[in-house]
Amino acid sequence: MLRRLTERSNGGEDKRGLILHAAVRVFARKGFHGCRVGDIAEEAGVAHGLLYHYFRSKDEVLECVFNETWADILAAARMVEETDEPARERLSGIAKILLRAWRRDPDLVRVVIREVVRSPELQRRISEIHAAFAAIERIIVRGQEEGEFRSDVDPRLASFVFYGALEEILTGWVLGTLDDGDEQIARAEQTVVEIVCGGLAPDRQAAKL
Amino acid sequence: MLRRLTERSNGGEDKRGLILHAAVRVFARKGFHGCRVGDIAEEAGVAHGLLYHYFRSKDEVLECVFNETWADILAAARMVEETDEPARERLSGIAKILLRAWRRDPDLVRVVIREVVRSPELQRRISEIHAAFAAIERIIVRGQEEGEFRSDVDPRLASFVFYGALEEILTGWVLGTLDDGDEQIARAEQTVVEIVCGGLAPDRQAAKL
Amino acid sequence: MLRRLTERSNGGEDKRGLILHAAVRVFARKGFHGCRVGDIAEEAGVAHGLLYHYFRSKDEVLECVFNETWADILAAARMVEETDEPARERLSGIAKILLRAWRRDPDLVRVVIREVVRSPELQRRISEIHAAFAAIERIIVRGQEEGEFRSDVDPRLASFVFYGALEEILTGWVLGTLDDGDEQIARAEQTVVEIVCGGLAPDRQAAKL
Amino acid sequence: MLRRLTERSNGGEDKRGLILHAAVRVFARKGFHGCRVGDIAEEAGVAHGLLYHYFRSKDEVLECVFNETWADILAAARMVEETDEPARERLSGIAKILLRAWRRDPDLVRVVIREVVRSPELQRRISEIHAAFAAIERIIVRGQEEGEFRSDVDPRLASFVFYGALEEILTGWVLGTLDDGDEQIARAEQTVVEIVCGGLAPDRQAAKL
DNA sequence: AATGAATGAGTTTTCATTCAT
DNA sequence: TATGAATGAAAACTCATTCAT
Repeated sequence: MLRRLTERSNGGEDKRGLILHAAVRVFARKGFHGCRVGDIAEEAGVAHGLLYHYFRSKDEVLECVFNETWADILAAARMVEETDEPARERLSGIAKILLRAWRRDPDLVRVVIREVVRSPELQRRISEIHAAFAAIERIIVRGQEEGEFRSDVDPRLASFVFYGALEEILTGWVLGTLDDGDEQIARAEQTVVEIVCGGLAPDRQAAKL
Repeated sequence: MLRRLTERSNGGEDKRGLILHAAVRVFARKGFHGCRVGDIAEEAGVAHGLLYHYFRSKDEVLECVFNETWADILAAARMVEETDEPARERLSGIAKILLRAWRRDPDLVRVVIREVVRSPELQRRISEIHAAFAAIERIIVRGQEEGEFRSDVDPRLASFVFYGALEEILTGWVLGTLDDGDEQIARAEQTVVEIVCGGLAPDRQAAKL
Repeated sequence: MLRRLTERSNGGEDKRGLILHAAVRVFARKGFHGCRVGDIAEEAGVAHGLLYHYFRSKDEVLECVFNETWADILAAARMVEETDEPARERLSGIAKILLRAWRRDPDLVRVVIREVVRSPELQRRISEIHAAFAAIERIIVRGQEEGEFRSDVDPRLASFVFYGALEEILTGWVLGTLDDGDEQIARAEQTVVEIVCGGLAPDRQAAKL
Repeated sequence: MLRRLTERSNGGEDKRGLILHAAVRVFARKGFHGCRVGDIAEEAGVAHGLLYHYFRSKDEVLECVFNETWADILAAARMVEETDEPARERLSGIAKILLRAWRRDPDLVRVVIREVVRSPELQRRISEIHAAFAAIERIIVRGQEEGEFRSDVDPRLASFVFYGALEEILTGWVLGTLDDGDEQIARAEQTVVEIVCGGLAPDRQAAKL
């Protein structure tokens, strides 16, 4: 229903999708707690009662925004994971997916970053978030097994470094503290991969780590 | 008043501090929007009316939590910045400050991470938040100038990678998805510094970045 | 349309009857105010919109339940009234009609007792409800005139005693606080008639009433 | 808190009692489902929010009206039960208590009769209602044991007859279908006792019951 | 006749904030 | 300082009813 982060928009738009999109825009503008159900309905051009035809509550709307978004991201990440390219290329693929989502639908990323990812209320449902971490971790582990990455680094921690770097850059764009021109986006991708994969490269005298 | 993240607690505890501490615990447990003023007062063992003697509003309580916390972090970061140690050591110092705050007061970190850093309402505070980024960036720039780090990487982006990695690890501890034993904390510090400084090291044939 | 309280069900069942029956079951289970129009429709297996083809409103459904029920009761009561049997036999006939309705359709009785008879909104129907009282009162008056009952008792009050006794027993069955086996039903009939007619018997030294 | 049905009003009136009394008046006038929380607050002359300081919900207000009322009735009934007067006198005492409550506080009786006694929602809490029945039944049983009443009548059914007669008369007054002048009230008491005790008298040839 | 999406007035409830004591 | 009763704006949510299909 949602304009997919990873694919193109699906022209035809039913009411449920209309509401979900409106919600994304409104959440992005005013925040989840800063808007009323009526704001979403107004943005969607429907009566607020209709929202309850499609969703059980305001909370459920946010949850759906997340579910029907992250699933796409995850699927894309899995596809990248299964490639047989070098680990560096696969991490680069993951970075592309996450960072380019910003150019495709900034409001959506804004909402996921600000409202969902750290929400204490939604933490339960979000084991799925960590599936993304798992994918990154698996890529790193395989990179270590195949000698592309040094083995003396905890792959779990490394996945947090990689994912955290990406999320922070998205946050910078969301909050407006980091340039987000097309060129900047491409450069951000390269930089993250360069730094993290550089740091994981094996041919170094690995200090006393 | 708050138990400082960077220093020790100041034994005597006045009512204002009592309320502020209680707020941190309650915000950590239920989130800012998920708790009532009465919850904070109850946790502090005072009547909720008293809260309004010390703070203008519930919002102001959160703001104070942030102010009286982040100021410490910032001061500590500035001290590290002005050292004459190698850039790597200085980044390591920053990592220590942020990550060890977790061991000192997890609830406080939880609140800053979840409620303040990404709050749409507190965007005015962002400049202060990002003073920390500036410190990191300056360390990197100096590292580049002094030949310790490669120069073909945007230092601003690099500071996001470093800070994002640290914040993600804190988040992992906050959400319980990452081990936070004493040993793990020490290792996390090392790993982040190792990866990021490794990735920034100049003696590499720097690909085509 | 409703399964008559006093006669047998009319085999074939149109949609209107389907809805009316469903309403009786739902009202009995959750109360008029405790159910939604959609509950009735669901119980009837139709879309809730259809309800508005047959009834002007939810209120009208309840009113129809009453009308098409009480009319039967009343007609039966009138028939009994016009008999030439002794007053005691005629009261016994009334008791039979009311109490046996319970065995025939408990839900319907439940609804009439709980939702209609005492409803503040349906007070206009009270005249019809109390036509039943009038019938009972007339029987008693005639009993007094013919010497079967003592004359120093207000027949109107006596009719309240008689009707109240019956309704309370029905209520006991409705609420499950009184046994309602077939045998109990027959015995209840006898007991009410016995007590009330006994109390109305003239051959007593009538105290100082 | 409530103006007791069985005792005099307690001059001094706290806010909770104010609200409870206002609720009784409003429920009596418009019915529980026909009034809004705001109506109660307005009648009490307080802000509607205050209602939630003293009660958890609108439902709880009704429940309290009942609890803090019926307890009194029950206590009074128990006192009567323990007397050593003849059973007839004791039943007469019960009748007095119930019927005179009407003169003392008609609104309260109206509410209890219309909203509480038959409410499907409140049935759970109301095992207490039946404590009244039990008291009546015990009086009758003792009357039978002591030869004052005939023994071939089920005392449980007889208690329903007695209580039902009283409730129906109250209902008549509530609905305005029965005169309720002072004289009528006294006469109603006598009539109910006369009929029921007359019907229960042993010196009759008891038919084939 | 039949459906169920759509409407929106109406209601309960919450809760930050005030203020008399 | 300290309390907690009192306020009332604000919001989520319900649900009877309408209506295009």
